[in-house]
Amino acid sequence: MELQEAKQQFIDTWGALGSEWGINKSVAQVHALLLSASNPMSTDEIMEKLVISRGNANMSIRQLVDYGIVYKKHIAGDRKEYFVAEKDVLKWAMKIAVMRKQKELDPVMDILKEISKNTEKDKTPEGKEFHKTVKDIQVLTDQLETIANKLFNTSGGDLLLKLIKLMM
Amino acid sequence: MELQEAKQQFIDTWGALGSEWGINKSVAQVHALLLSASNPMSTDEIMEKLVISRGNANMSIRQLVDYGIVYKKHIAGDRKEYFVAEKDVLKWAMKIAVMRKQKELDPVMDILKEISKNTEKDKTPEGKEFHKTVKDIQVLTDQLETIANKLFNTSGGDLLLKLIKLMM
DNA sequence: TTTTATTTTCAGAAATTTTTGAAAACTAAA
DNA sequence: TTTAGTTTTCAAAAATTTCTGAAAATAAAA
Repeated sequence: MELQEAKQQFIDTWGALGSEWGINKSVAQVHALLLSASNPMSTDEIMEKLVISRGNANMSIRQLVDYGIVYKKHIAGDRKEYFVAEKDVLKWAMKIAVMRKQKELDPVMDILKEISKNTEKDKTPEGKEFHKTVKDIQVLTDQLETIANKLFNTSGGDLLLKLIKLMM
Repeated sequence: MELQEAKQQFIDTWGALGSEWGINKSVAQVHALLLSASNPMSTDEIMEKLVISRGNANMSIRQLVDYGIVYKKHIAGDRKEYFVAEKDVLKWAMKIAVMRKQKELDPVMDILKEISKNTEKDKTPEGKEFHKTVKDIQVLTDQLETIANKLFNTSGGDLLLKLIKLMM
């Protein structure tokens, strides 16, 4: 397989996966393109490679920069801005996970907590059953969150490996 | 807060969360409705409560049944089919996770594996760098999968708690 | 069998999301 | 300044996804 062909497949696959998980296809493709690039790329190069409009390219890049998984890179004597992807997989995977948790999961958990509180005093069988359902979701989420925090907030890159051995 | 109001908020919140994560809003709402119901519900009741069409209700229910997180329930002397949600949170959360992994993640990982193999022999700096990027994603994914399998394939419901203590 | 209740299907409509592209807003050099 | 290169914005168009509703299929009762 030709290298360029392999890179293209990586970009396409990544874009499709993003779509299925609620990440814009263009955003995922720009990310994949920068991940597979050896050099910083300008907006024009990204537009050309992915065959997308300037507006789309600009917005997608900005989102990735906001996520903190793509960096701006200044090249001396050039007025254009260039972009580079964070290549440390654990680093960017963590950032995406933390960002989505904060933005999408945390508000939901807050509401569930509120619902749980507001149904706590309901003594009807129906009320008690519903309260338990909501409470159970909360407890499981809290536990998973605790585990995720442990995994992520420890700096060591081989934490996962250690954990796997620990669990054997 | 009125119990019915709390349930409605649960349904709305769950539907919105689903949308953000690539799960159809109606599907997520039907799931939430059944989770919050004390009794089995018929298609007509679901249509009425969520104000959705018969086609939509039917398809959403079927998808949940296919996922294995909603069960059909026969009521003697009644021709209608009724539906109940799996109430054990760990059970349904696991089923959703396993299903999405198989359907959406595994095929992507297979392709990445193939890309990785096909770029292995490329000795150019560009080829080596790209190969490493893909390989790194694979390794991290494999590690996370191993951990998830350990968490999920052990039957004990308090495994998470044990693990949390273990990691302290 | 025929009738009646219920479920499933799916083409088209509606809603939502994504993308475009050109104008406006910047920014740095001349 | 003014000019030229670059980035940002956003209304409208396009693409995609979701939903509807009525007809077809299925299944149980008469």
